[in-house]
Amino acid sequence: MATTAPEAPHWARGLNDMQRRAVDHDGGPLLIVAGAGTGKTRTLVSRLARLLDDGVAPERILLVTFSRRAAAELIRRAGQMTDPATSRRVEAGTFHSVAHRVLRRCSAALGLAEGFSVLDQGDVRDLIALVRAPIAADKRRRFPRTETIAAVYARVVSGQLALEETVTRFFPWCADDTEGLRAVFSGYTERKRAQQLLDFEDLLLYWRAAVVDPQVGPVLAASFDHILVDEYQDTSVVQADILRALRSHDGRLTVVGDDAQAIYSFRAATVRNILDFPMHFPDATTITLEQNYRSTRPILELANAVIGGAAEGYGKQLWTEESGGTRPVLATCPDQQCQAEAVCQTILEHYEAGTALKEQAVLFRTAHHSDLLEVELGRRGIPFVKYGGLRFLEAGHVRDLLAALRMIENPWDELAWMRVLQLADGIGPASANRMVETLGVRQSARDGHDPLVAFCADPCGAGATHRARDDLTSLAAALDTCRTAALPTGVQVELLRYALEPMIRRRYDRPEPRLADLDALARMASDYVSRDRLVAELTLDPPVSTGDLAGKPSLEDDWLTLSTVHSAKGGEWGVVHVIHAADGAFPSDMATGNDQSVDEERRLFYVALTRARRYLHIYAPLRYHHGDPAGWTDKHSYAQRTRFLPPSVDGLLDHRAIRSALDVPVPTAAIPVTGRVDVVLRGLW
DNA sequence: AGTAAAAGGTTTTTT
DNA sequence: ACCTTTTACT
Repeated sequence: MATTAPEAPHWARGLNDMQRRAVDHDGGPLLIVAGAGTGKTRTLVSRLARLLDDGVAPERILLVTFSRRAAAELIRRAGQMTDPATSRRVEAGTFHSVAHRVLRRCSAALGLAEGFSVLDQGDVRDLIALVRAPIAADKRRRFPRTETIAAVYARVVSGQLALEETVTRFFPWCADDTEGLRAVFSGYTERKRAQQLLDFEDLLLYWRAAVVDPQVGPVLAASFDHILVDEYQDTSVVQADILRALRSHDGRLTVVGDDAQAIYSFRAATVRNILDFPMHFPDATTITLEQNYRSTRPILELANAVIGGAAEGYGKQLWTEESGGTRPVLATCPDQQCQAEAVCQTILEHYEAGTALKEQAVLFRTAHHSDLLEVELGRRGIPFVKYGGLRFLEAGHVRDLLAALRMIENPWDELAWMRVLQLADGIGPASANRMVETLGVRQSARDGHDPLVAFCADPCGAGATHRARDDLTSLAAALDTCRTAALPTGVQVELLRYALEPMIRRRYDRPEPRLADLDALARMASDYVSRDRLVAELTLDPPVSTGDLAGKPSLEDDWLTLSTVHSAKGGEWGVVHVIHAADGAFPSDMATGNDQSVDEERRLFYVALTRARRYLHIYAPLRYHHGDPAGWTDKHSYAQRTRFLPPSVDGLLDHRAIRSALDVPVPTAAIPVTGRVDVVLRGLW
C-alpha cells in the first residue's frame, strides 16, 4: 500500500524552534517565559494538545488559568487541534474553581461540612460589616471602611504576612487601627467557621492544607499526571505552595508567564514565584520566547523602551521579523472632554478605513476613566461593551434579590435573612436579628425545623413591628410560591422582583435603573436550569462585561471594547486606544508611594501597549476638572504626561495636539463689537 | 430603643 | 455614586 508522508499533527504546525521545544519538552518542570504576543497561548494550547495526543488521560491533566473565560478558550482551541470531546474532559479552571471542586470531593476527609458554602465578595462585605459595626462604634475616630478591611484581610491571608507588617507596608493609613482590625478579623473568622462558610482565601488555604497533608496529599497528587499553569507571574505564595506540594515528586509541571506583565500584587500575587521558579524546582528547564507575532515594530520599540525602566526581570527584548507599521500616536488633549471626542473621532476614522469596531479597544487604568467616553459614544451611537469595574453582583439591589433566592435555597443562610428582612419598612438590624433568632435560622436543620416554612406560615409572627406587615406579607407570599411551585428560574426571579419592588423604591434613590437591573437578572436567570445552579454559578463565575448582562445577541454584530487594563490581560486588537496617560491617572496617584508599586503601574502600562497589533493611540489630557467632569465649574488641576513616556521616548512617538472646539484661533486685532451689543441690550428695556 | 432621613467622607485594579 | 456617621423622629 502506498504510504503518504504523515501530515504533521495540527498542534505542531507553524511553531518556531523555541515554541516547539516547549511543546515537546518531557521530564522535569518547565518554565516558559513568554513575552507579550510571543505565542504564549498558542504554545500552551499546543502542549496540551500534544499531551492528549500522546494518550495522557484528559481528566488527569490539570489546567489552571487566571479566569474561567481563559480556561474555556484554551480548552476550545486544544479541541480544535485534537478532539473537542477529549479536551473538554481536561480538569480546567482557576485556582479557586479547582479548589472548590477538590474540596467538595473530599470535604469529609478535611473535616469540612459537606454543605459548606462559598462567600462571594459581597457576602464577605456583609459579614465584615456586621462584625465591624460594634467595634467601630467603640472608637472615637472613623474606623476603616468595610471594603478596606476586606482588602487588608485578603492581603494578610493570601500573602501569608503578619497583620502589622501588611498594614504598615500596604495600608499605612490604617496603622492606628491595627488592634481594631485584629478584633474584626477574629470575629469574622469565628462567624465564618460557625456557619461553615468559606471565602475565596479559604478555598486556597484548605486546598493547600489538603495537599500537604500526609494522608490526603499523596492521593491528590497522584490524581494528576500533568499540571499546566497559565499567567504564573500572577500567582500567590499559597498558590505556589499548592503546586509544589502537588508536583515536586515528579516535576510534571509546566508554568507559563511573563514577569514583565505581573499586575496583581494588590491581590498578593508575587512575581517572585516566576523569578524563583528555577530555585523552587532545581531541575527546571527555562525556555524564553521573545519573537513577537502580534505587534508592528514601532509599537514594540515603544513597549521595550517603557519596560526598560523597570528594575528586575528576565530581561527580554521583544523583536519581530516584520518591518513597517506606523509609529504610536501621542495625542495631547486640553481636557477629558476633548479626549473623549478625539477618541471617538479616531475610532471612526479607523472604522471608515476598514477596521471594524470589534478590532478596536479603549483601555484605561480604572473603571471610571471611561465615564465621559461612554457618554460620548452613546451620543454618537457607537455600540460598545465594557469589561472590568462592573460590580453587578455587588450592587445592593441585586444582592437583595439574590439573598431572597438564597433563603429559598438554604433557609439557614443567616446573611441572606438579615439582608432581606431589613428591606421591610420599619425593620432595622435589631428587629431583623430578633426575627432570625425567633425563626430559628441559627438552629441546624436536623430537627426538621425549617425557618422559611415558619416565616411563610406567619410572616409577622416572629417579632416583626406592625409597620412591616404589608412588606413581610408580600415577601412571604413570593418566597412561598418559589419554594413550593416548580417554576422556571426566570419566573421565580421575576416574582421576587415584583415583591421587592416597593421596598427597593423606598430604599434607593433613582430606583428605575435598579429595577431594570433586576429585569436583566430575570432574563439571565432564564438561561439556568435550576435555582441552585444560578446561585452557585453566579458566585464563582459572575458576569464580567456589560454584554453579559444585556445579552450579546441584542447588540449589533459589531461593537467596540472598553476595558480596564487588568481585564484586558490576554487580549489583542488591531487598534488600541490608551486613555488617561497622565500622571495621577496612569500611574494611579494611589500607587506612586514607593518604587515597587510604580513599577507595577509601569508593567500595567506595558500590558496596555502590547495589546495593539497595528495601531496604537495614546491620549493625555492636560487638565482635569474636579467635581463635575463636564467642566461647568472651573475647578481643575493640571496633569503631567505619564512618567512612563519620558522625553527620551519622544522619538518613538508621533505627536498630535488636540484642540478644544472652543479654542479656535482668534484674530489678534480687536473687533469693536461692544457698542453693537450695548445697542441690542438697550433695546430690551 | 430602634429606624429613617440627612449630612459627611471617599485610596485602584479582581479570582 | 456609594458607604458611614450623625441627627431627628417614632
